[in-house]
Amino acid sequence: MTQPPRRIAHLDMDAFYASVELLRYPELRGQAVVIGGRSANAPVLRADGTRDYARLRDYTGRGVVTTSTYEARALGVFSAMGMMKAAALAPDAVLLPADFDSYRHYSRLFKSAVAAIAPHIEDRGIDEIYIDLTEHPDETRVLAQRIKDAVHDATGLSCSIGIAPNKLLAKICSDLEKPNGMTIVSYDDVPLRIWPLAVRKINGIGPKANTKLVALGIETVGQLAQAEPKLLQEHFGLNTAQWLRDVAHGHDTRAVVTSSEPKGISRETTFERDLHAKHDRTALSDIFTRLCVRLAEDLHRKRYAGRTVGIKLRYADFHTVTRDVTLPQPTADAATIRRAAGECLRRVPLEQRIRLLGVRVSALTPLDELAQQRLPVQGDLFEQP
DNA sequence: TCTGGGGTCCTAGGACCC
DNA sequence: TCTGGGGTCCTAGGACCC
Repeated sequence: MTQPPRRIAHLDMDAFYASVELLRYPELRGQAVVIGGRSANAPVLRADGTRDYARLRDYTGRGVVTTSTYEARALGVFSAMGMMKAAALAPDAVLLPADFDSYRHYSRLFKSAVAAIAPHIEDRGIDEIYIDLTEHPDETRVLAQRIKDAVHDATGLSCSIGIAPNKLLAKICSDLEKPNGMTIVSYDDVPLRIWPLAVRKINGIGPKANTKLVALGIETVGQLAQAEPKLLQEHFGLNTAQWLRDVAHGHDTRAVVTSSEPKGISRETTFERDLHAKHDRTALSDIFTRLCVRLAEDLHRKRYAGRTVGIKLRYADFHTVTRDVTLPQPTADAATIRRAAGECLRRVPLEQRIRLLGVRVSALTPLDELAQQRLPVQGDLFEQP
């Protein structure tokens, strides 16, 4: 028995962080604006009421670009690019620090506006969602426009929507007509609209897989669809090869998942300069403790405790190692986390200088569930770190 | 002009148990 | 007395995503 085709939307806010900043600073509209770096770069209000903005050329440090306006992208400045490199490309671009509280606020606004029309929503982070519209009575194009209008009414922001029979295709086509796009594709459209695209457009093919595919002469989704199964299997293994073939043909059966529990909560920080375990012992120890305290605060706020405590270390040469330990009982306590993480730290080589330190708690259980079952918790649950 | 911070999922080997 | 087969948990690393 075959299922009727589903109707899945992927909604992606256009240049979300940058667009939120433009609501606050409308005078920057039309300019190259880059979000990233620390709050030291916040605009300064002058006596005459005008604002003094930091420029990208003034930036020094190890940050990366979080988002940029389309004008900055036209200059070659994209997300995840090092800020110093971005400054070389667009020295006059306005630099603004990220304000996540504000982005979360607008995120809630746009998601509840969508939910009022179509409640079957999968959260995919702060600026995008999947929506299952299969059961919705309205005609697709009318419905998509209603959703876009509702998002704009609630936030003043534009978004792009892709609608397709599955999440894979919906995600690809939400990107095809950005910004303020609306793209609808069916299975019949796959050869004409999807096959010409670069394989990198597929969600799940990242830089590594892309490089391997291009080395095999496979650059487009269409070429991937025509590739010899044996060739893919040799280079990617059985499972990934099968997945690659499926996605190249536009096949994807994943459901829209409307609720999920977090698997782990973590805190990490990259130092302003690389630190050495011996030479910078106290500085490192203070940072380590602060990370554990903030992680414990996060756990309390989100009402979770976890049994597995882990650390992450990134050396000056960018090589990264992790260690973890599983405790007999879950914990959300800063001192207990700090102790367990300290044990992990002792199992790691510390000769090389370090650029990043992180702490993570996983194997989570909701605190309320533990209380209900009267299960023991390691450390003091009610301690305010 | 070297590469943030917060996540998820997958793989793979070893321990341990039945 | 030379060597099974499955299941689960734990640990480490890697790819990828927003």
